[in-house]
Amino acid sequence: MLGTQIKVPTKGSEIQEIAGVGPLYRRLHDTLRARISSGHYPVGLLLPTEAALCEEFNLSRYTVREALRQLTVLGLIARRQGSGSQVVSDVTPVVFTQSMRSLSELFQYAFETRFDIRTVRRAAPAKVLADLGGIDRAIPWLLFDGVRRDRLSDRPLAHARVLVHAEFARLEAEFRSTEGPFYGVIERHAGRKVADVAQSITAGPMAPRTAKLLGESADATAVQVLRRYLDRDAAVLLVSINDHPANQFRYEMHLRREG
Amino acid sequence: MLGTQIKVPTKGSEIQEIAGVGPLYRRLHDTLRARISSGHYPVGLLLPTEAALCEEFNLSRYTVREALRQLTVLGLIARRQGSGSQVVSDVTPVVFTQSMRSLSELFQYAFETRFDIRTVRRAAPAKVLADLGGIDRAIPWLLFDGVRRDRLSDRPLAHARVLVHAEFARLEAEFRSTEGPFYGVIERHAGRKVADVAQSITAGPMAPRTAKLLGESADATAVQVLRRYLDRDAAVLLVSINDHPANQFRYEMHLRREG
DNA sequence: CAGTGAGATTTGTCTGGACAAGTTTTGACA
DNA sequence: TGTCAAAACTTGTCCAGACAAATCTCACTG
Repeated sequence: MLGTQIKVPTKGSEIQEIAGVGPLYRRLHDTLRARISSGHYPVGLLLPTEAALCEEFNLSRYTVREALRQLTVLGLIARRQGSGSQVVSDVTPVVFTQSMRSLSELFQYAFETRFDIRTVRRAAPAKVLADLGGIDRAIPWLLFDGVRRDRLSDRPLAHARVLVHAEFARLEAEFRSTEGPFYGVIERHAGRKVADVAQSITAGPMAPRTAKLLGESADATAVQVLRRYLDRDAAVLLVSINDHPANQFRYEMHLRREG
Repeated sequence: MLGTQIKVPTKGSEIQEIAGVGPLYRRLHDTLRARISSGHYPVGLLLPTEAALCEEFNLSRYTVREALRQLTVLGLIARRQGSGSQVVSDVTPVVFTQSMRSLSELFQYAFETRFDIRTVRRAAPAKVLADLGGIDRAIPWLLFDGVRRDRLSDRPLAHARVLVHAEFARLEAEFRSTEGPFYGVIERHAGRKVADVAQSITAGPMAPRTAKLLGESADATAVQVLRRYLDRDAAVLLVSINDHPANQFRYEMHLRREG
């Protein structure tokens, strides 16, 4: 196949327990992902075959395939019929790199950063926002304005604004104190689920106020990541706007063959 | 469920043939996607249930679910256990919006645009490129430099550079004349398959030469989309660099709950 | 009319299986 | 040693089924 390619040895005869809670395929995905990150399955080499994984973890082929599919979507492995599943990347985080592909990654991102809230006020959404749809300008939304910082280093990452729909204004205290994502507050306290996040990335001159907040020069460039959190009726529950300094921002993702 | 929600009526008693070639699930996905685009399944309403689709198209539930999963990944529908599959978007193209999620979408994009090649020469890749990995600077790559234009309006969209690995330099004529993506030339004429595209988006000041090419002012901002096309051994087959005027560029995608 | 619980409905998870398609390995032969 | 075909291996497609979990509907009660 790949010249000197050697298949990573597996303990095929030992049944591995799958730790954690939630669907089996996700837990297997987590296990395999951890093994990739730790170098147990080195980049460039093959994962165990589906059959071997079925045996090792005593799971059906469907479950194994679903776990592998998720690793594929994440860009960690590439699968080839007749060949096997090759590790093409391990999750090596770059400086500040965004690569959101799913809601759960947004969830994780919120925990890795801190929203330093500076002001909270009622505000009508800008017209440009309303034109995106699902946003009623007639009622004032709750606007949180501040700086999103790296949780470890406290370095400013972005000028962050979050507009929360007025029906959740009563949750202001919870928004202020949450360590996780705002949408999590809505889901926990208001019983509204986020079904979809529409994300848009644009670039342009950085606003003077943003430059001042982030310690950037007056002629800096900003990359704006705008996210609308939609519920199942496509109603917008909240909007987040993050302006990042362009010189510290890159957005990466892997494109895959479909399927 | 959704208040006055009405399920779209289906002809459950008529078996529909699935047109096209390729896997059944993809063809069903194409059929359903066309129905969504045409308004047959309006945004906000429900698709037929899995069971109804199985009956209508005489397919297994697995096949139907796979087709629906793909629609979900595309952001066209949202699925809810116990509820059904709701159309949340139809494919309404915005101005110039990039939203590449897979290789096949890159394929389509190449057909919707035209690469106006200005110069072709041998060049060593920039160090910054080589540092991304998989790129051998010791040998000169074939550099195509030009403008990517909208195929219909001929409007300039981006300053485009494509670096092709030296082993494909013999295909220069094919690259010049292809209507499709460069990677398609490699796949057809050199038997090398693209397994992965690593994409990175950054923003910054636009280079003077790019500004001149695109008719932009000297202080314009550029959004750079850099793509490395990797084969299954993670060797870089080609690199494309597109510098877009920031004021005409947005990158959109939908983030989903995993699964 | 509003609230509650049971039953029906719908999607999600997971098992087993079969066959197809693509890749790799092996063995035979020149 | 190189080439080619067959066999073995591995993933892809697709079927059938069962049970769980979430949602919706309907009937009953206060």
